[in-house]
Amino acid sequence: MLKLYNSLTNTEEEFQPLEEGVVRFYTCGPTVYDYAHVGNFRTFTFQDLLRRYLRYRNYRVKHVMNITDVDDKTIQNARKQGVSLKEYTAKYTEAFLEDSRTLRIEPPDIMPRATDHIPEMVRLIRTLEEKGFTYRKDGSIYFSISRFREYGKLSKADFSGAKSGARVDADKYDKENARDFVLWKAPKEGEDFWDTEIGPGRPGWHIECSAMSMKYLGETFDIHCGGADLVFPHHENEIAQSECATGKQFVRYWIHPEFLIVEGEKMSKSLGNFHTLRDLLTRGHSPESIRYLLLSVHYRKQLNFTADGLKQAQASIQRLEDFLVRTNEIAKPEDPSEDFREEVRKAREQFIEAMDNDLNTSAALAVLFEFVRACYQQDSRNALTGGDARIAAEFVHEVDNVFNILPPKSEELLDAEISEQIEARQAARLRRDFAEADRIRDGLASKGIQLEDTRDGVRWKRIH
RNA sequence: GGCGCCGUACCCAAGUGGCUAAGGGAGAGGUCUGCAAAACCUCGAUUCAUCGGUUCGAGUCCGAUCGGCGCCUCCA
Repeated sequence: MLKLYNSLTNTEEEFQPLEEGVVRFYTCGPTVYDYAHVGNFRTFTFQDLLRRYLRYRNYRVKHVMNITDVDDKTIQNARKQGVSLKEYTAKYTEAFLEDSRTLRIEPPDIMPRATDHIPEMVRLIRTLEEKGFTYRKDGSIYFSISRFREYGKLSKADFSGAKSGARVDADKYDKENARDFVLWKAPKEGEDFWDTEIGPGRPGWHIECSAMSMKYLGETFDIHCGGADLVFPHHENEIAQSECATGKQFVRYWIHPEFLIVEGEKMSKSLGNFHTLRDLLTRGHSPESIRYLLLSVHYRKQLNFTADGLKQAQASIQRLEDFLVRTNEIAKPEDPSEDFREEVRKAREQFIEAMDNDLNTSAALAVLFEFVRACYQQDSRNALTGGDARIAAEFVHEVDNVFNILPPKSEELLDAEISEQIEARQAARLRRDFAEADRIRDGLASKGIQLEDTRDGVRWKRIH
């Protein structure tokens, strides 16, 4: 039974979707004003893992992720560059999708853009107006939190006494309560706006997620996931808008991955430790090592993202790859032994137990590595049969369907030139011309091809 | 100030009161090898920031102290 930590109740709960076998899943996507950074991708990579694991557990997943393509930053940046909002956000949306592909994050089933859903937002705001949860000021429409008794239930904050806060500059906001938030913003000189039945303007940040999630997933859906910083105010406000409009529970399980820090410090532009995915790739880190590092630490724990961590992640992946090379070497289509079949069954059980426990990825990976070592031990006693090796490799791939950390199968066939060289080296070794043999080996190494002389012949692999 | 998280070996990290404190990296020994590299095997915490307490039993629960961090600003 899958258990997830629900930040609405601050407890681990057994996951039971509203509809048997189907998970309605919404994730807060990027605001496309710049390239996404590793911190963003920790969250997106986790969401990908959750989605894959739900599927592994035989759920059908309907995943919706929004693209925020209108807000202060996108508008400002587009103006600065003198391009249209659409043109500007299209560029970063494309970059985001490309980066996601690099990290092997599956695209959502539906990826709605905020600007394509203005009518839905307007309708939602109208409903809130009709029900008396809003007020207007200078062409903007605000949500009044004092009219929603449960406001603060997600962030566990008590706003009942919070009048116009002393610490907040009340003149800056024409609001009845400093915590009230804007649903619809009056147009500003020279900024994009929409002419609608509730007046000209553009949507506030929070309303898009409410409108789009409910449009595609229904008024109540199963999982809503987003970075820890979104708990307040973003998700708190989504709850307020949605539940006041429908009178129903909005989301059943709220999942919030923690932030990451970089080399022990908060990631920020001023500290110069702000990494986009592109930066990291330029520095020679593999997408797999980044993905591995991001997934290897439990999602609710702060993750310290370091160059050393990436190196260690790469080494861990290498161990798994080497294992697959070995098992492929001896795998045969024959039946595995009954004992070994039992080994795999046990490993699978432990893997599921770890993942069911609120996605304990560290423990799940430990299960995988323990399994690998046990296989090697058996192999070193010459007790791993061809059939055993075959299902061992299958199990590793099964786990990797969830984690997706093993590099895609590279072309198994060597370039003719390379295999020629390997043969030439073998010939040189046979006539004991080791100088020549070593020269060829070094030549291949410089091309990233590493040779391993084993009892069964020469094996090669690409090194990263 | 309010809410919350964390401190486990050289590094990363699991551990949700009870067999000998997972796993990975690094390191040390060994196997293999023309040599080397790689790979594989073996070995690494009498101890869980500190101090008290609860308990038959605590890394795990409670309290205090020290240290690190996050959110409370339209930052994932």
